[in-house]
Amino acid sequence: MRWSKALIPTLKQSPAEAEVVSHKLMIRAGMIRKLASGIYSYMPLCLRVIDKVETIVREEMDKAGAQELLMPVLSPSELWIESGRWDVYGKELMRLEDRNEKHFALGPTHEEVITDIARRELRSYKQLPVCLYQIQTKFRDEIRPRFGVMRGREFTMKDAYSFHPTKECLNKYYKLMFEVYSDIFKRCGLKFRAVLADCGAIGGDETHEFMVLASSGESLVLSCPDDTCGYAATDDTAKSKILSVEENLSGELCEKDTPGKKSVEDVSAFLNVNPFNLIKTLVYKTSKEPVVVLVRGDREINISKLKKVLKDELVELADDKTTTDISGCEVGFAGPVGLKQKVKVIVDLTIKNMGCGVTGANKKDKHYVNVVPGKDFDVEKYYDIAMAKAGDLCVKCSKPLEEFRGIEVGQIFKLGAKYSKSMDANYTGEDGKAKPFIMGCYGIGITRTIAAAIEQNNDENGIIWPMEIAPYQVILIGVNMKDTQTVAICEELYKELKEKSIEVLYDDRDQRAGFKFKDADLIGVPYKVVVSEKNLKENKVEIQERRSGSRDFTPRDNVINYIQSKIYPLF
RNA sequence: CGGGGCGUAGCGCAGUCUGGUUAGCGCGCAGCGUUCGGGACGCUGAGGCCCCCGGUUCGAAUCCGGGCGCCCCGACCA
Repeated sequence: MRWSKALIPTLKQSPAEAEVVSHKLMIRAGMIRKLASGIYSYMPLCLRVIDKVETIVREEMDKAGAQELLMPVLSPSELWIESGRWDVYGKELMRLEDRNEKHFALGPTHEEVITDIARRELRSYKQLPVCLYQIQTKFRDEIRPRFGVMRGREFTMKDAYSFHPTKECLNKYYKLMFEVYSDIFKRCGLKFRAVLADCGAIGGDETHEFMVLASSGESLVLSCPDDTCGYAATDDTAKSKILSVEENLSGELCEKDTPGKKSVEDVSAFLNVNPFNLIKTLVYKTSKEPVVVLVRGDREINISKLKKVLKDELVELADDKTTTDISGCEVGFAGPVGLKQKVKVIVDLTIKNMGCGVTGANKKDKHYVNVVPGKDFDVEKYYDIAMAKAGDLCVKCSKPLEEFRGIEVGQIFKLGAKYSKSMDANYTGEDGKAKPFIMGCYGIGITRTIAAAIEQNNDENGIIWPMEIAPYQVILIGVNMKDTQTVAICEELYKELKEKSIEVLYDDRDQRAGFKFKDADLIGVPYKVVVSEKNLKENKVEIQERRSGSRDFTPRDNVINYIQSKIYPLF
């Protein structure tokens, strides 16, 4: 491609809206342009990178015996109602109506559609296992789109679904997909880590997220520092041994005035006790009646764990009215002793060894001191519903956990029979009986992977593409396009590079050299081939490496060899 | 959905508080000339529904009301 004919609208300044480096660079490099919040056009340069990543994904998926298909973006509400997710998925599901007022969803993921295909087309255990995948535009009405294509409302995703006769078969395939994913992200040049994660609205048993390590990442991961232990999990999944505290309170239960003191910080400061001596009382709404949840004052509730304990997906913090109805007083003074309404109380493990603690008294401006769990209020069972933190001890090996930030670029799930059961998708087994499919599903955010690659590969001058996903492998720059010899040699090299199937962007614009170098750095092409009058006098051409900035000079006739040795170092 | 901010040329912004020349600046764009190895310079020029609708006023980018869009923080999220 000749740059003079290419639409690569680079920018010196990045628009004010861009926060993270990948977003800024994707705009500045002319890769993306915003159409609406969280919705972007992929410009030609970006599309080349998307094609590269998709190719890697296809090659590796096909290696694992998966087959590509393409399902509709639009799916009827019936399917979602059948699986139960029409309600569970919530506002994130983009919904629309046709002219007959029939409801549809724009697919955020395709378990329902693929399960429908499976129940129609897969009949016998002899056809299993089978894995089907697609690369397609997905829609999620994100609560807050941000960071460019990192969290968009419309994005490209590879989603794969496998069908098995048994759990063992699924487990085997899950392991295979784990390897496939590792290979894919390695080929994309990413530093990543696979971590245990929460199943969320998709459901299922075991699941791993593939995290690209980046300080700008939206996900927080807790991991064991010991590589041989290897425990790592997202913050909403992580289990940990939370240290019990030494400094317990003791004494008789009594009521204290705490005027206007509602938060843990305020109450602990006012009563001159530690936050970990408080018992925090929160009210949550569920799909049925509200529940009260207790956790130690220095800890946060992990809503994912709470959902599992309650076996309910529709759990959220209650509004003020619900809270006051239950406690009988204004928000901030609720406690487990003397609640106005009798409701289920879920108590976190951190409360177990507390001795006594400070709780709200269910009266305005009052707290109880020296409340004893199990004595002053009933505890039927202790649950692990607290958020793990760095410093907590690893559940496997008891070393203190560390935390890091990551960008979730892929996730693999063991769905089990969740969808096949709810949607009545069965095959006939060897014994002639109908059995539900055991399913797995496997996603990769294609466009998010690209943003993650930029987060990990950039410097002050711009993007530094890993070779396998670079939009072009080399950029050919003529230093002075008014020099006829420079232009002649450039034209020759351009032709030769193309003949050797090397992906070359020829910057034939009549611009000053510095201008072209800056643009080349910005769009991140791994190698520059620089043709100048000066070097041509010695019959030499300069080759620069983007990542290291190193410069090398090679005879004009050796340029192709040189570049090939860099692009295909193994040969 | 709650809190905060913004909307003026393709991009980045000033002007708005305190209404009043022809609405400005930098970058970019077009033409001419000089320059030519790390985002050059000079001259000339094009480009505006000042987010939209309504109101106040002799007069509104500016004040008032309503709406829309975008960004940030929070709750939330394969």
